[in-house]
Amino acid sequence: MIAASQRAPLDRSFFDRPVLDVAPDLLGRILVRHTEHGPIELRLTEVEAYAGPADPGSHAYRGRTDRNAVMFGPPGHVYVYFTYGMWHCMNLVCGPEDTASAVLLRAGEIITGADLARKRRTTSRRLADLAQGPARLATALDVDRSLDGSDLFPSDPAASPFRILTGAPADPATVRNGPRTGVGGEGAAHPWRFWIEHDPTVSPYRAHAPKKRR
DNA sequence: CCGACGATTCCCT
DNA sequence: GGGAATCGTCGGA
Repeated sequence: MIAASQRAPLDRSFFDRPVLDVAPDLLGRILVRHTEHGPIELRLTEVEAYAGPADPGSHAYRGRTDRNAVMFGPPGHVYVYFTYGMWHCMNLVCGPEDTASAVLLRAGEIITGADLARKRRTTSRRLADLAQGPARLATALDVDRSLDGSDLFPSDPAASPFRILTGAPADPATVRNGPRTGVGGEGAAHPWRFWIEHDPTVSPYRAHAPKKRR
């Protein structure tokens, strides 16, 4: 069970900070996804920071487009993108506004609604696999582009598909960081992937795979 | 308009 | 370890 104190909601000011402060602070927090069949709750265990137009690894690197517009908006909103022709990935936009920075949610532990998550994640058997990787996480939480731009802190919380709770923030001594998965080029130099050490839900690291020449 | 490829996952060897 | 799946997005022509 989750202690009552861990179920207090975060507020927008949490996200209105530099992305490198927010990213590690998200570890251990609880993201709630409200579906029509009930809630799915995820304890975040692995994230990556993307630091705006100056970050070569970021979707915001070449400026604002229709796809990444939400990143350029106010903090506390959800940025969802579609990739590889079949997957979605989910980010939380950080502040200050117009810095176009966001945190990619890479992995977590499903603590409520595992049955709902399993319905979405047909290939997964073990609990630790359900949200082990950013596309798996989005699939388990039934997140797609229709949720792009969702506000974590709307005036009517009942209408929101998401909520985020304080959870049990990870002890900084257990937080590790390293290069971002799948990010190549200049962006690979930044150790902006953060995870909770020894957590079984953290996804395996994969270096960026350069396309073969032909 | 067209070609290349991606903040990935899954299955096969 | 390697390759396929699969399509929206973006940059260049």
